[in-house]
Amino acid sequence: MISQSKLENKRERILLAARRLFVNQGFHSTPTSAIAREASVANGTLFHYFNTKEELINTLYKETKRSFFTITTAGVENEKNIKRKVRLLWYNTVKWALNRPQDFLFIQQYSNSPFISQLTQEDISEHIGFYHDLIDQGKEKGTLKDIPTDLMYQLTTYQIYGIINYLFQHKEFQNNSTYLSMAFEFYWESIAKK
Amino acid sequence: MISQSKLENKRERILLAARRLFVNQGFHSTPTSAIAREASVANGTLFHYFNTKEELINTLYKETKRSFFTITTAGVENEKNIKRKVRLLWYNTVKWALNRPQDFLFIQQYSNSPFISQLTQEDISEHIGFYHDLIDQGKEKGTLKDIPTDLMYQLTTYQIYGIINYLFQHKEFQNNSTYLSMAFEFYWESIAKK
DNA sequence: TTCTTTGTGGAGTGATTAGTCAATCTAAAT
DNA sequence: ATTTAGATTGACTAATCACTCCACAAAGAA
Repeated sequence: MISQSKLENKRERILLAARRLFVNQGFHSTPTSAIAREASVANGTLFHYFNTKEELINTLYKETKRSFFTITTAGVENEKNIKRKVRLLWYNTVKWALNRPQDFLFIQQYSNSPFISQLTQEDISEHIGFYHDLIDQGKEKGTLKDIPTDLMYQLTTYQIYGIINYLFQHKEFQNNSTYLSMAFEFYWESIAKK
Repeated sequence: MISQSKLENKRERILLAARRLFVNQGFHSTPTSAIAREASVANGTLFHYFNTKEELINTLYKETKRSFFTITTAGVENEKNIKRKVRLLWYNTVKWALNRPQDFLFIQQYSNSPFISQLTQEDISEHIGFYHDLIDQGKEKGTLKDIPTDLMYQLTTYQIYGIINYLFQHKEFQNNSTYLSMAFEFYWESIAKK
């Protein structure tokens, strides 16, 4: 029991340390030795938990992505109409990124790196259905614009990335509800049928 | 004369080879030796033109960015009204990315890497004024929505990234003018005042 | 206790890398 | 023809890295 928790503790510490360093320096210029040092763990211990550096990176990505999905979709199903669903999803996503900037930056960095393995592609398509279903619902009800589902998905995803990156640069607006509300309305108007 | 062009030729070949490899493998897993080989040039020659690998990367970024700016803003000033200006800018940008996917991917990869130096930040702000001015004009005339200029800039930039990535994945639409037109109208509606 | 499994450490290794350097080549200028 | 300056080469080096290996510790099972 105790050893079990200590164990998890080290594994967790390695993952946290890795993310911290990856975000600041990138994958390839972060040596495994630095990760071990940052996690206060011996070099060999790192390779006890992860067979290769790549496995460490992929694990980190998968766990981060799963956590993202769980947090941002929480409660969305319970909302009454499409706009409320979309709003909650939007706010959840923005808040998630603001609360865990390291996670957001890591995912963004990872998805834009040529590093991505097949594993990742599968992983992405695992969650994507949720968004597609939501968009399809909105189109059926005539609430959302009638453009191809996957195009709308892509455009809205990037638009949220845009607002998040903006808020990273303008910390003064991060807790400004008027501002966030304006940003959401801009978002909503761009996808809602007039 | 001849030697001059041969000279430029090698420098150019190194840059092209570097971009090709960077896009496929990333900066750090592309050794300078591989770049030299790909460019059919000796290892030492690479370091004759670029003092360090980092200098090579930054040069590549700056030249790509400059070319991007020149091409995409061509003719925009001559258009009569805001919508026409925005439309030309939008089409120029999309076409630029479709014609030179390597350039687009390289820029995207570079801007999302933690690699970015101060140099880059300066470089970005060099061109950014153009877009801000255009947005400000649009807001003054009441054509564009009245949201903060830099927010609108950020959101629209990301939205264009979104459509470009979409077109990369759906090659069948790349030359479909109806489709492109629809995508632009979606874009325009999201920023135009109703 | 004794055995077995699992965790932990850190020195060590072979491979790889960015960058150097001295020698040679090219071509234009005097 | 001679000189000069830059271009080009590729072998070389010092450093760094991912990963291995083996000794030892911890703790539960027998």
